[in-house]
Amino acid sequence: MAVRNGEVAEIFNRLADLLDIEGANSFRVRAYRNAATVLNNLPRSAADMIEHDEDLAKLPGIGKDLAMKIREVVETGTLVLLRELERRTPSGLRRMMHIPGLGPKKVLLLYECLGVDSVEALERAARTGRVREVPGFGEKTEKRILEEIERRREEGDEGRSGLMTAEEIVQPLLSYLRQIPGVRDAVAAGSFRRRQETVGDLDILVTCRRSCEVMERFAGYEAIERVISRGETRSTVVFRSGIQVDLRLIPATSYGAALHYFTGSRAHSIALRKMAQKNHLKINEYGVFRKGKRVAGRTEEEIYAQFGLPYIEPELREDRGEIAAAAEGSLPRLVRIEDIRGDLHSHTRATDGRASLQEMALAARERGYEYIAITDHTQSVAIAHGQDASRLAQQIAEIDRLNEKLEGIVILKAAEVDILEDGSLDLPDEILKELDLTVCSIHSRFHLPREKQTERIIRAMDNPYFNILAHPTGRLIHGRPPYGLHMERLMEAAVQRGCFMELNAQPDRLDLNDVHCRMARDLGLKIAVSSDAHVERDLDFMRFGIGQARRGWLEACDVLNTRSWEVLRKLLKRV
DNA sequence: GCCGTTTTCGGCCCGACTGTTTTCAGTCG
Repeated sequence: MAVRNGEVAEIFNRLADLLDIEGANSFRVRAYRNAATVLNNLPRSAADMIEHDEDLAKLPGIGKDLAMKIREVVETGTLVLLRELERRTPSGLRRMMHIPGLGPKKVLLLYECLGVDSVEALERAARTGRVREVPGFGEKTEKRILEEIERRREEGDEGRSGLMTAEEIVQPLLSYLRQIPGVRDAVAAGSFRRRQETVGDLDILVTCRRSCEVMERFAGYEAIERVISRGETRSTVVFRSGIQVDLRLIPATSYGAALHYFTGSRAHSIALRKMAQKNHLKINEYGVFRKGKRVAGRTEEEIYAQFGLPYIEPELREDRGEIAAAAEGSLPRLVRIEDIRGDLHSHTRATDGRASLQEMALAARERGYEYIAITDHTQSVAIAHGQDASRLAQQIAEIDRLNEKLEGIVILKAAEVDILEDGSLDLPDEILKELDLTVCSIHSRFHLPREKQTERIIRAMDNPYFNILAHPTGRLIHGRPPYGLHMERLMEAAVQRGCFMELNAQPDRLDLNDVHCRMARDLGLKIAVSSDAHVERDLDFMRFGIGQARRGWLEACDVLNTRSWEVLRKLLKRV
């Protein structure tokens, strides 16, 4: 069974944590963490690369040693070094380190002084007042530790919020901040601005015209549960929803520099900072400096210009080659929501949706779309009241009637056709051929071996009425891991057959992920960004999908539904 | 542990804030 990149990355992260606790050279620790990130961002499977005799040491941040360690994990599933470290250092210390405020030094101190080797033991020690006795600790730290343990228990250890949850917090907060007298700008930076699929905490930047009371007023915002820290220029609070929010007050002259710095990603910032060093520049959240003199800072464009680079969109700032692409003028012109001309995946009351055909069509028209595909489930998905051939035929007739009547929107006759275990489609070709398109997907037998699952889908693609593979990995962001698939092989098969894949824009799916989108682009596979709407307002999920598509470097031409129906119709035609 | 238009050795991103400290280490982002 091939080891996934994520598993290797997880092992490296564990190794890094343990080395950190042992007090290993911090740059060595960083090298492992860095390698984990590289692996997570890698569009190809490291196991496959090894199989094809490719040199992993050519990857950035991977040298001879790490290449050998990756090989070891791929071949044995683990690392001798990791097992040695785990023998020396209780693995519970790692979990303790994930409590905010506790780093490697403090965790080790607790272990040495109190013998505390797990979060549970730490909680007992804190409750009995022994933590405060340890040098460097005090009453406040002890209390804080207990609060954090409690909070994590309540949140089920998740810690990261979906983008939609984050949006629901950010929008009202920004409105609140903007109406404070003296406030000029209030914006969200961080992973939220980069449209990462989940957000750990929120970074809000504020600029003021004159001295204003923004820190005081922020601390009094009604949704705040407690204040973690409060300084002149930075405050950290926790909202009742559990999300942490950092507010930073910055001078207008540094707006661009601060926005850049706090948008990150960290990897992107570091890459730029290294570039600065080479050019005898210094970059921080206040600006770009040459010989102590500020040469840029007011806008992000200004910052990049100092490095001879064009503006780089936030979604690209992950140190996945965007700086090199910017330098050589080959940055993608990322797809925008305005480019979208229709939605290719939506449901109605006929199955598990909550609106009628006409309501969905009108809602699509309101959003400026030219077309909307109605893709209700097919018979096997009984839980969603899936349609058999005769119900689908009725729906087709109804769509024909509506299309006669409605102006300014075309309803596409479609279905979300279930892919059965043997790779056949859930409805006979005689009815499928009446449709404008199909989206096909898996709703059962998620746990087939990787090989079989891949074959199952490729077999389904052999059917000439297969158009778009919907939510290709089946993952749910806070609920279900992706099923095992050979994504590269699947994408190649799709290209060969004239099939496409979907980027499902549901905020808890966002399936494909950004790395897979990039892979699709590189393989020349076009992607449908689709809302999978079950009610009118779900059509607006499109914005999450566009964010993800942009993170995957997709341009308008890479996205299927930026095309008119006339053009699209020809692309979909296989027989 | 990685890396090299100053280097195969000696660097490796840096500023704010906290708590427990009498001047700063640790943590975080």
